[in-house]
Amino acid sequence: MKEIVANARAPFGSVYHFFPGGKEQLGAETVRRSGAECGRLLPLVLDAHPDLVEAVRAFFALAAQDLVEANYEDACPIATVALETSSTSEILRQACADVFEDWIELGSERVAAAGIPRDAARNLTIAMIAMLEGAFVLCRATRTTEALIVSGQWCAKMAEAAMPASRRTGN
Amino acid sequence: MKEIVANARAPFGSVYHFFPGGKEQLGAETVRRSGAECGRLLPLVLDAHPDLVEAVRAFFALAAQDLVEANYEDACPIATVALETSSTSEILRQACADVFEDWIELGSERVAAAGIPRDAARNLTIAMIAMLEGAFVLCRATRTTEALIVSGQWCAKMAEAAMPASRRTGN
DNA sequence: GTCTATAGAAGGATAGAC
DNA sequence: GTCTATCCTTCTATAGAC
Repeated sequence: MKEIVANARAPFGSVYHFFPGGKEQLGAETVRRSGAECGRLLPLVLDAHPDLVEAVRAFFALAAQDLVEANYEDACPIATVALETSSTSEILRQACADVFEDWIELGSERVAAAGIPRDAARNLTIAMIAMLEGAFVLCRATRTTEALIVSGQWCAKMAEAAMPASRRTGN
Repeated sequence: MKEIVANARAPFGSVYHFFPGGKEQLGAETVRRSGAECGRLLPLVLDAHPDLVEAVRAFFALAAQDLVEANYEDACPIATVALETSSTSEILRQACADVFEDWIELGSERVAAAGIPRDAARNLTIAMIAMLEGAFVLCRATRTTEALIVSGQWCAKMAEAAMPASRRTGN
């Protein structure tokens, strides 16, 4: 907390003026805010690639590139908090859960727009988010991008398989 | 540390007698030990199901069941440590990396035994571990098993797709 | 070689001056 | 309503008695 306040060049007491709930409230709001920020990345990448399979490939490639550029220090800002706090703080757990549900909803919409039925779209999106999050864990631990590369390839295949035959481009 | 020592009914100083490296060393050895323990679960489940696709299904179903029984409090003992410490402790990061590499190697052997070429076996195993780890993150945050269920279905499909046509059982 | 008692730092939170 | 100074707790680690 002291580090955060110093970094913000604010007096220490201000934290408790603006965040009466203290550390937990500040954490929860940070999760929601950075979660929404990450969520905005999704349409950004997807809209640049009209083909869903290409978009998935691009997304994982970008994730791998960002991870290396961040020296393997920053990946998903939510996952760490989710694992650390889900059993000890209902407020923080709920914030993480809401962010994940938003991402699933956001992704599902785009996936469905590619011609995949609503339920299948949700399932595909959940699987891709799970694979992305898990790959981040493996990559940060090993300091390699192998898991992200491999995961991207599989997710592209999954997207391909979920597409209705009529809309496949053969990527 | 105090909690651990108290739980072990040991005097506090003993920690630093047996683990001169303090918290970091104790953590690293815990990661390696519980990682190996989890690793032993893999052959246990896989050997009970001679068909790889069935084994994958069983593994995810078991993971979901265990998670619910643990009230969503315990999932993977390595992932949390990996995310929390990879940027701040080289010793702990390396311990997590070694565990993950062991799991990949262990899994690859079994997958390869189902008739999948060595490289494809490694890629499939990495993808499945990533999806499992990511699903744990989502499930613990949402306190639902949806992500694990969905991930299990996709991993079964992935295993199916990776099998040589001659060995497919049509599961 | 085992353990107790405590050091020394960092943690989060608050009281009360302005 | 803003901020400073400080409180109390908790943390990891160690010194030194036995």
